[in-house]
Amino acid sequence: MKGHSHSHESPGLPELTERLRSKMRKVTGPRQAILELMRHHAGPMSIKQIHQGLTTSDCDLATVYRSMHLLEEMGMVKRFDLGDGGARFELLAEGDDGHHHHLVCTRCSDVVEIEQCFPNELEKDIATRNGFKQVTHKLEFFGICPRCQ
Amino acid sequence: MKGHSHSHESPGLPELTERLRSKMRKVTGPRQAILELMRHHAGPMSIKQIHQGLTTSDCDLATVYRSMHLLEEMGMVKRFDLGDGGARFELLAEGDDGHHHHLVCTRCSDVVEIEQCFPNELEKDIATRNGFKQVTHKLEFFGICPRCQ
DNA sequence: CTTCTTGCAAACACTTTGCACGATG
DNA sequence: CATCGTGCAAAGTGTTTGCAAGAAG
Repeated sequence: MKGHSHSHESPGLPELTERLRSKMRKVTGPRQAILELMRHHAGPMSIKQIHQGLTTSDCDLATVYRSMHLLEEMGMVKRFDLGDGGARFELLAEGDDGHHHHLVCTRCSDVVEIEQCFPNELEKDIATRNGFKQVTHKLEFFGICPRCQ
Repeated sequence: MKGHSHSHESPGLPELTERLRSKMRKVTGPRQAILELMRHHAGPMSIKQIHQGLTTSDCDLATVYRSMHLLEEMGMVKRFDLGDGGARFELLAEGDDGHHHHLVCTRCSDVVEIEQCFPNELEKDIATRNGFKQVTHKLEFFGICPRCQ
């Protein structure tokens, strides 16, 4: 087994609902369904994917949006912006801040998770040179995947 | 005077309109006004900024959108996505592909142009490891600027 | 005079919000 | 049973498009 530093062993559903309860959030049908769905899906999911992925789509679109906000705020999912207008979300393991990047095929939209990150010293350099504090970055790669070439 | 490798000597208006004419595009009032406005503005501009910046806003919003598409397609401006939902544009000098990044203050939205870029060897490494071709990246930095700290 | 552009209004995609009903703790 | 969450419908952004009138070449 190669690298894959993080994720890909999704947390169990009981653990996830426990995280909700511990922060005084109610464990409802839609929330369980969304978590269960994301547990079984590798890679970032769009709101539409999530909504349609819910069996018999038994949850309003607005509720999906509200749930994703809640989960993001609680640090249970991470939001990504892959450049098309539309957020993506990935489920996070407890304690994981989810900072990583993606390589997106511009033809078929296939997404690969990337382990490389922007070099830390370079980022520090950028921060100090410009007098900024608490500097982070958003970074995504785009190209043409093997199958689409 | 420090580094500032590119831009910041904006092309003259005649040169810009000539670029339009050379590609059989008409030199109209709105287009001239937009180019003239961008010539005098450093850093990325939002559509709203551009629209409002036009004197007596003598140009429809839809025309601004259409013009920015045209200019982008012609390689005269570059589109940036700074993470809030709303495109930004920078005027390009002839031949400049405009690839660079920004450091954005998360408090006041002030934008600094950054000369550092994602290391090329690392990007090539990412490309070959995943079998992708024509790989590029989008990269923006966020932090708190000196004045806002 | 032909073709490209514009203004206007309508349409779109994505996301947020008000409110009364319903479910959870 | 108090509070929080949901569905529904309406409203908000940012952006695109159809169409007839107008301007550039």
